[in-house]
Amino acid sequence: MCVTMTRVRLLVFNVALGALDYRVPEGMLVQPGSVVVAPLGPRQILGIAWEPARLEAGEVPEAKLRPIVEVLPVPPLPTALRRLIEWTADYYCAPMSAVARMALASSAALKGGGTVIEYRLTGEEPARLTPQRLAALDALHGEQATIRELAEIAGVSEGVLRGLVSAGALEPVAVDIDRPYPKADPDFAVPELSGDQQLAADTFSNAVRERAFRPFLLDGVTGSGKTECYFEAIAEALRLGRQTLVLLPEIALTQNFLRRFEQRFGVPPLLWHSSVKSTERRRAWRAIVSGEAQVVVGARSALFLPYANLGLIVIDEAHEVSFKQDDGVRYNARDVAVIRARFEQVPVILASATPALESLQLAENGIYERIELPDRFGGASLPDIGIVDLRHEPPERGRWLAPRLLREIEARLERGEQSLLFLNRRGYAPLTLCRSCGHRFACPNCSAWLVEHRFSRRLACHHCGHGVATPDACPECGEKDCLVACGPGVERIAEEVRELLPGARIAQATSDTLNTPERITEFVEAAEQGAIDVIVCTQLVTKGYHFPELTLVGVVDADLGLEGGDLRAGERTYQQIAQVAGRAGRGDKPGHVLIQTRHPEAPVIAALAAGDRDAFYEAETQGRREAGAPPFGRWAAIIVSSEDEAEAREAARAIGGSRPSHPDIAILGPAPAPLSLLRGRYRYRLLINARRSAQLQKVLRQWLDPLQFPRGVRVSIDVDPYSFV
DNA sequence: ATTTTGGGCACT
DNA sequence: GTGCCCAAAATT
Repeated sequence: MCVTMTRVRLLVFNVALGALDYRVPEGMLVQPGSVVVAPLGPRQILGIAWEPARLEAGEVPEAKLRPIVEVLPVPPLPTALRRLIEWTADYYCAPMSAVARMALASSAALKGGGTVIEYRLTGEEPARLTPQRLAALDALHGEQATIRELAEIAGVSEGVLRGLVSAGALEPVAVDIDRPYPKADPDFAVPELSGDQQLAADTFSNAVRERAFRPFLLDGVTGSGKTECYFEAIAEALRLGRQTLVLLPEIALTQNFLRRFEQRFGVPPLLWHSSVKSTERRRAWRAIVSGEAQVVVGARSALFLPYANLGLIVIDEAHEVSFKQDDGVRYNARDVAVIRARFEQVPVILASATPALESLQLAENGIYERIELPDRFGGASLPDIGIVDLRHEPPERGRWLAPRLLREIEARLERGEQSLLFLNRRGYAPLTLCRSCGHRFACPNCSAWLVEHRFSRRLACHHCGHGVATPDACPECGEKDCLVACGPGVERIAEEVRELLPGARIAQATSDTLNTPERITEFVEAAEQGAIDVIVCTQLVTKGYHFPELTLVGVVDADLGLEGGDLRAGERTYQQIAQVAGRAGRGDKPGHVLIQTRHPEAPVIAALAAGDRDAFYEAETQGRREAGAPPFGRWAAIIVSSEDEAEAREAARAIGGSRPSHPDIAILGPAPAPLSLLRGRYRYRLLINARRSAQLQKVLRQWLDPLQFPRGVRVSIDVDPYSFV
């Protein structure tokens, strides 16, 4: 498409401005989607050419237009992506520029090819060895990155590293940012598939060849081999020279995924997530835009990248709540991925063993094609599930594991098999108080208790990152050795196992202990080789792993997730426990699951115990229907926050005071949010419940757009909220 | 968001 | 008149 434009409407960046018109200078080629630099006041800003503009009544007159400065040397953003950005901004009531920003990712990548200078250790010792230099030399072993990134890794200032460069301990390396990636081979190692798997794989491959929008729900029990099925679809896309995007919910899963991918295709895929270093990010972005990147595996932020030739989208663990972004643009990558597939006219596969109710409903209604894998691969059986009623079989005083669960772990120890204990709570104890005066340790920035981390001897807030060293004495009354830990976290469960079953080799698997790819790999290898007897973990390790000797899963507190009245609490609990239960008995030995609970009669727990997934979904469907909750009705939240409590309250009241009246929409609040203080900001919240037929976004915009607030007040809209704090 | 402008006010 | 602070307006 070659449009000669003299006047162009730009989506401008880093501003809360909408679209601005500019003049295209003679001889400059600007196409829809071109990334350009334009003047704004005294500065130059980045913009995306959105559409040709015409001089119409009420528009800015021609004479006032300023000329575009330059067109950046990157291909224009494709039409499908521009439509996606518009759709996302509209649906989630977010500014277009904030959505578009996610497509560009790094401004450095826009400046064209070239080289960057990275540094690595030479192995030479500098003449003077200061403590900082020593720390840097220690931390940077095997690393190669820019000075900035190395400083981050080593925890020293950039100055220290520049010193090391002069001293000859660090050497510069020029790296070509556009150097090619090795090519994946679709036929590198074609696996043996079961009948069901082959059927699914063929359906997907056909859809890839058709190149039409077809959404699939790949619904298979844990261990049924969903990944192998969609790998065949990726292979087909590779053969056709088209790109695939695979979305994963957590970085912790990628190590395992990368390994399996490399085994299948001979090379690793491109990685995209927030901790990919800037150089690598830039290289990946340019490969994605040019079409050279074949398969991109990433977190939700990979969704808005400008793929040149997309042929397939896969969303693995599609039920995961972490696909919902809860800061900045509050979008759900699962839902937007389906919309992107529609705009791009490509198939999209949502894979899960425990699909979200919304996805199941779409499958029931025939909008998604449902592909089922009802059996575990290789004839392994699903674990049997038992209940420990804590009211009848309580743990000893000050303990958290019931005698029966302990005996089962002991039996596994004797047989040389593995056990896994699941508790979705990091740290040692969620609350610490003073025995003498009753003082409770709370976060100064959030309405939350500080969580004790005994291993690092700190009290930390899990919301804002505030932390203090655990004191010896109570800061309130000055009494010594009077602090009591209340409630269990994974550290405390690990301690209990250590004390009651001495000799057991215990590994804690949480984001605190497995915080680098190396540590994850190390843990997984140890677990696979049977060098660990008991794994104590949070949700970090509940999916994607295959430990053949793991035959017992203990759920320490099944009721934990049900507290708090969250709309999706039941579903989330079901998914979490079903996922972690799925770790048991994946080899040739059968698996056993014990769920500790005080509410065995709760529908979620009863359905898990009976192994009756359909019963759970039916009950949940009924409950949602009656509550007007998704997928039968829709929710939105308006969150008002300010560092000033009164200012936030006043703004929330002003919003509440101008509420529209609409037969299809109910508005609750304003009320203080459950987390009424978060990162130093006081928060008020309104909840909007709408019928599906209501034009929710339109109503929200007409309601909020005319309102004005003081400087310190932030008003954010959360459409389809997942977090109700 | 950032920068410019302009009014009000105290001070010289 | 000048300098300073703050709010409002403009940015194409």
